[in-house]
Amino acid sequence: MLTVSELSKATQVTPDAIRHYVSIGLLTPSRSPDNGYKLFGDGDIRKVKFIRRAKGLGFTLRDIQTIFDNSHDGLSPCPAVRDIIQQRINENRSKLAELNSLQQRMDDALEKWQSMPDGEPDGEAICHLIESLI
Amino acid sequence: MLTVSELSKATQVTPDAIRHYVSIGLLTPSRSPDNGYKLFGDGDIRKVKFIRRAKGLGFTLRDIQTIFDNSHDGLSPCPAVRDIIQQRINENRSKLAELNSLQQRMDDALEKWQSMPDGEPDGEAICHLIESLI
DNA sequence: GTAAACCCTAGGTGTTACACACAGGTCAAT
DNA sequence: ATTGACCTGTGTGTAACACCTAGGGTTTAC
Repeated sequence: MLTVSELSKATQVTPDAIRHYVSIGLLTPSRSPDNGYKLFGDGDIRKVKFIRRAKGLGFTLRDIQTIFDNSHDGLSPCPAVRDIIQQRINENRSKLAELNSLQQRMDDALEKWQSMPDGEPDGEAICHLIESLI
Repeated sequence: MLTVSELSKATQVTPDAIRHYVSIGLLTPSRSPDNGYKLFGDGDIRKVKFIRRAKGLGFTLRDIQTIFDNSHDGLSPCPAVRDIIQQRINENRSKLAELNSLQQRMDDALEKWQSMPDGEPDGEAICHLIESLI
C-alpha cells in the first residue's frame, strides 16, 4: 500500500495532482486506520499512468471519469473513447483556427507599431497604437 | 448617463461582462442616488470598445488595466503595449506548437483506432485503445 | 388598480486542472 | 524530547465571464 507521496514518486505526478484526482473521484484510496492517510494499491499506479496518457491525448479528466465509469459497469469504453476524441479533435481545430488568426492580428499590429511614435495620453485616445487599428 | 443594460446595448457587450469589468476595476461607474444603479458616462462606451479591441489583439484584462493605469498616470502606455504584445506573441507561439502536436497525436490515435475492435473490460486494461499507444 | 412582464441589483457558483499556502498531526532519527 | 521531514484537510487563486438566485423597482396592458 502506497501513500500519496509514494504514489507521486512512482508515477512522477505531483501529490497535489493526486489529491485532486482523489477529490474528483478518479482515484478512491482506502484509509489507514492508524492515521487516516490515503492508501493506494498497485492498480492505482496503472490508473494514474492511464490518466496521464489519456490527458496527453486531449481527454479531459471528466472524459476519463466517463471511461472509468463505463469500464466499471462492464461496458466497453471504446465506442465512447472514439466519440470523445472526435469531439476533442473538432474543438482543437477551432481553437487552432482562432489562435492562428490571433497570431496574424498580433503580428500585423506589432509590425505596424514598430514604426509608430509613442503618444502621450491626451484625454482623447487611450492608446493611439491600439486605436489606430480599426 | 447609461445603465448597465444601456451600455450593454451601445457596445454589444453582455451585461455580465460589463459587471465583470466593473468588479475588477476596469470601469468605475457612479451610482444613482435613487436606486444604487451603476451609471456610466459616454467615455465608458469608448472604454468598453477599447477593451474589446485590445482583447481581440490578445491583451488580457490585466494587461488592459495596466494600460489604463499608465494612461491615467500621464505616462505613454505605448512602450508597455509593445512589450506586452511581444510577450503574448511568444506565449501564443508556444500554445500553437502545443496544440499542433496535440492535434497530431489525436489524429494518429483516431486513425489507428478506426481499425481496432472494441474490447471488453477485463480487469487488466482499462481501455486497450488508449493503452495500445505507448 | 393591479397584475404580468420586464428591468435592475448584489452575491454566489461553475467552468479546467491543478499550485500554493496554512494550521496542525505524524514519523524516524537523534 | 526535540528536530525536521512528511502527512492531513481545507481554502484560495488562476481567466473571463455565464448562469442562477433572491430581492426590489418600473412599466405596460387591461
